[in-house]
Order: sequence, then structure tokens, then C-alpha cells
Amino acid sequence: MALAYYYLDILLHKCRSFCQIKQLHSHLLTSGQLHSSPSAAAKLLDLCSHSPSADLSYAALLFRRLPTTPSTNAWNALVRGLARSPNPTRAISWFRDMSRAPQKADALTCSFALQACARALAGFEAREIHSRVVRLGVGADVLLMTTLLDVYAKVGDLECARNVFDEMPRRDIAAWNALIAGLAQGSRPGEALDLFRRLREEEGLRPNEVTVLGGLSACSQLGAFREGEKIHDYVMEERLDMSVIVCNAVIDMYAKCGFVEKAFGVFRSMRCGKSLVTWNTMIMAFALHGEASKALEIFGQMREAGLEPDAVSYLGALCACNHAGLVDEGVRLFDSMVGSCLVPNVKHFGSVVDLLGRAGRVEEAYKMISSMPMVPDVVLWQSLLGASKTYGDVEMAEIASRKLMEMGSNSCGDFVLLSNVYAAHERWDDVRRVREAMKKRDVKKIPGFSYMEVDGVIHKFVNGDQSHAKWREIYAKLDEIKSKLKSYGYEAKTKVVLHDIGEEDKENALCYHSEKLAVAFGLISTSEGAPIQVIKNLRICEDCHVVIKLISTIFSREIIVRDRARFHRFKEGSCSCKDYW
DNA sequence: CTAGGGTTAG
Repeated sequence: MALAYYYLDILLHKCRSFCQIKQLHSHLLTSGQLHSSPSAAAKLLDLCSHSPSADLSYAALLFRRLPTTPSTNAWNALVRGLARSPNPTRAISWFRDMSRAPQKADALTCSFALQACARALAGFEAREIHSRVVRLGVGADVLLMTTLLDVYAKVGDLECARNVFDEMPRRDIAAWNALIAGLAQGSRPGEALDLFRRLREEEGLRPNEVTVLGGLSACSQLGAFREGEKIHDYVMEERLDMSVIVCNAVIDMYAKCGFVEKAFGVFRSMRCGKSLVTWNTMIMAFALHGEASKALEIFGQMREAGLEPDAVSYLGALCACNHAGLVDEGVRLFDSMVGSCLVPNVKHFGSVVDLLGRAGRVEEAYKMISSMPMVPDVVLWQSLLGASKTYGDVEMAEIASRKLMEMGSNSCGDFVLLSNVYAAHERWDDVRRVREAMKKRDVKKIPGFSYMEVDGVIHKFVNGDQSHAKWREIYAKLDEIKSKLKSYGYEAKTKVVLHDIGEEDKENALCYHSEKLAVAFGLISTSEGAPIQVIKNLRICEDCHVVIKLISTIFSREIIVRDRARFHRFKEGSCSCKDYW
């Protein structure tokens, strides 16, 4: 007996196991419904490829043996299933096959295929589908264009993402969200924040949960505290704080803007339940600020709250130990992680290696790297090289550098470190050799830059920057600082600069580091006694660390610098990192 | 014949 459509629908939803799907399949087959009703076939395919008990190879088999020409719906069922499977590229090849089939793809087929591209980070294929979308005449579909925009953003082509956005006939909140999130995740937080403001001021759209996540992420990256606080106010007004995801982003934002106490305040007074991510965010927040004991306290409390720490929790705790130099505690944590059946990844090993290395236990660090079950990444060898430099271990430095060279590293810092090790032992021939190797390879130097916010405006500085409107005043301030520093017995640490330039030039290269420019700008553009906040993309350099400590005394200012790894809070001549970083 | 598609924290 043929099943009525609605009855089939109910049955399909009731299938709990693959066996039941097969029963239904055989019924449709024997009753002839698979022949007579293409929609029934499509439904069945949908179930095979998309339910919790999906079996994609069964679905593909079913598809190939379909008694009638597969309908667009049948194709869609399969492409959707494949797009969400562990191997999404198969959806793309099915989509290609479809262009040679009698049934035309529709907006949904394209949407599923694009989702596959997003998951597989397949930019080339996305372009191919984009042109297909245009030829099919579905280029005005807002939902489809949002998916397309998102794919371009995820594969890193933000220009294309922006073009798609600009050409959309109509943009709803999700379209804005996709671009804001894309820019925020693509390290263009300034543009993300601009869009966030424009959407409110110009379009009259109301930011939703997703919008504020993008905005908060941008603020975290920029250290844009005032903007972040405004978004937090909006979150409270609109009761978006019922979402744990939003609360987590707020906590992260305050922590990364330097206000770990505010982050903790939000953590404590959350109206919704805390998730594992909430705890992990708070652990990381304290770690970032060098507050190891508080990080470890939270780590302990999550167990009391009935949550088992996961690998990320351990990473946060290890990071806290790392920033405070708690070697034994860190090693103990690592062991207990392994004991609780969690699998450490490269980052966990990296943390412990760094911890051991900086405590001078270079040999143990090396043993740790050698015993790792996975391939050690560049970061691990770099931290071993760093430790070897600190403790003057030439042999270990050579081992680490050799590995780095083998891995094709051409980062300036690696060469500089090795050269410094040789220089410390007055092995000038070796120093020369390293320099020559540097010249031969096209050594890359990641440009350092710093952000500083004044009255809601973000000012960005690069090393030796003269593009700021007030650059003359800034440089004058730095010269004033330089002369004052001399009386404090300061001498520039020119060893960290490796160029074939004279001593005085070396001093200047150091003198105009982006973080110094930002701090000087802070001194001239904020009121006396107000704290100065700076965000830097790289690790703070040794010389800047010394100089900023002195500046905090001379000008009686608290200066907070967030570098790539952590916060440094300079006050009355000392730093919260206790010179250990 | 029906519906199915977009943006989301550590």
C-alpha cells in the first residue's frame, strides 16, 4: 500500500536506527512508491544522508539506483549530507557532477555546496560556484549571498567578501554579521568595529547576539575598552546576557582590554549558567595577567561546580604557571592531565617546554621535545632556542637552530638569537656565518605595531613611524625621555638589534619601537596621572621593557602593555611580570 | 504537492 505523503513524513521522523530506514526503503521499493513518487525518494535520501543515523555511502548507492531521473531535491539531499560530513569536499564534486545532469541546481544546492567550501576552506571552488550562482540567476538571494560572503571571509579573501556585501540588493542583520565576524576573525578588527558602528548609526538595524559577538571580538583584539564597554551596556539593555556565549565574549573582552577584575565581575554575576568555555575563559584571563594563583583557584573551583576540566582548561592553567614561573606546579599539572586521560596537544607540550627552558632546565626541555608523540612545531624549537640563549647553551642553540632551518624558518628572530649566543661567547666567525645565511635567505621580519586608544579613537604605530599627525611632538617627547633616562643610568640594549649599522643608529632603531611611540603619545595626549594602555602585536622587547619601567617612575604613570603573550603592568619602576616573560 | 539554506565565545 502506498503511503500518504504526510504519513511518510511522520514515519521518516520516527526512524531511530538505520535498520528502520532500511525497512522503510524496502517498503517504498515493494509498493512501487520509489518509482511513482520522486518526492518520496528525495525524502528517503534526505533521511539517509542527514539524520543522526545517516549513512552517506548508502545514500549515494540509493541515489545511483534511483529508478527515475534524480530530482533537484534528491541532489540537494545528498549535497547537503556530504557538505556536513567529515569530508565536505565530496559535496563539491557532486555539485560539479550535477552541472552535467539534466536537473538544474537551485539556490539551495549552491548554498550547500558553498557550506562545503567554507568547511574545506576551498576558495578556488567557491569562486567556481559563485559564477554558477550568477549563471543560474540566483545572485539576488540574500541568504545565498550571505553564505557566499561568509565563504570568502573564511578562506581569507576579505576583498571578495566585501564586494559580495556591497553588491547585495538588500542587507539584513545576518549579512552584516557575516561581514563583521569575517573581518574580526581575519585580523581586521578596526574595519569590523567601523561596520558595527555604521550598522547602528546608519542602517537602523538592531545588533543581535551574533552581532555583539563580532563587535566584542574586534574590541578584544584592539584593546578598545570604551567601545567594548558600550557594547556591554547594550548587551545588558537588550538582555543579550541571557546567552552564555555573549557573556563569555564580554569576559574575554574585558580581560584582553586589561581589566581582569571587570572580567571577573561579569563572571561572578552571570544570570545564565556557566559553560565549560566560561570557566576556561576566566582561567585564561587570569593567566594573561600573570595572576597564577587566581587562575589555579578557578581551575580548582570548576571541579567543585561539577565540571571536568578539558584540554583547554589545562592549557590555561599551564599558561598561568608559565607566566609566573611555577615550574613544578606546571609539570605536576601536565602529569595529572595525562593521568586523567586527556591527550596533550602541541600547545601543552609547548607550554611545558617553555616552562622548563626558562627555568634553565634546558636538557629536560629537549628531552620533552624528543619524546613527543607528534611532530614538534616551530614554536617549540624557538622556545628551546630562546632558553639556550638565556642560559648560554651553545650546543643546544645549535640543535634548535638546525631544526628551525630544516623546517624552513626564515624568521629574523631565530637568526638573531643564534647570533647572540655566538656573540656572547665571542665566536665572531660564527656570528658572521649566521649573518651571511640571513642575507642569503630572504629573512622575514614581522612588522611590529602598537595600538593606543584615546577618547575612543584607535591610534596605530609601527616602528619608526612618522605618519601620525603629531609625530613631531611624539619624537620630541621620546628625546626628552631619552635624556632623562641617562640620569637613571640607562644604556640602550643594542644587542637585540642586528643590522649592519652603527651604534648610534642601533640606539635609534630601538628608540622608536612602536610601543615606545605609543607610550610617548599616551604621555602627551592623556591627562596627568591617567593610566596608559598599549596593545602590541609582538612580544615586548627587552629594551622597551626597561625603558617603560623607568617611564612609569619618572612620569608617575601606570602603563599597561598587552603584548602577544600577556599583560605587563608597569608601576613605580617595576612590572607585574616581575621581569619574567 | 510539501521543506530544506545564512551570521555565533575559550
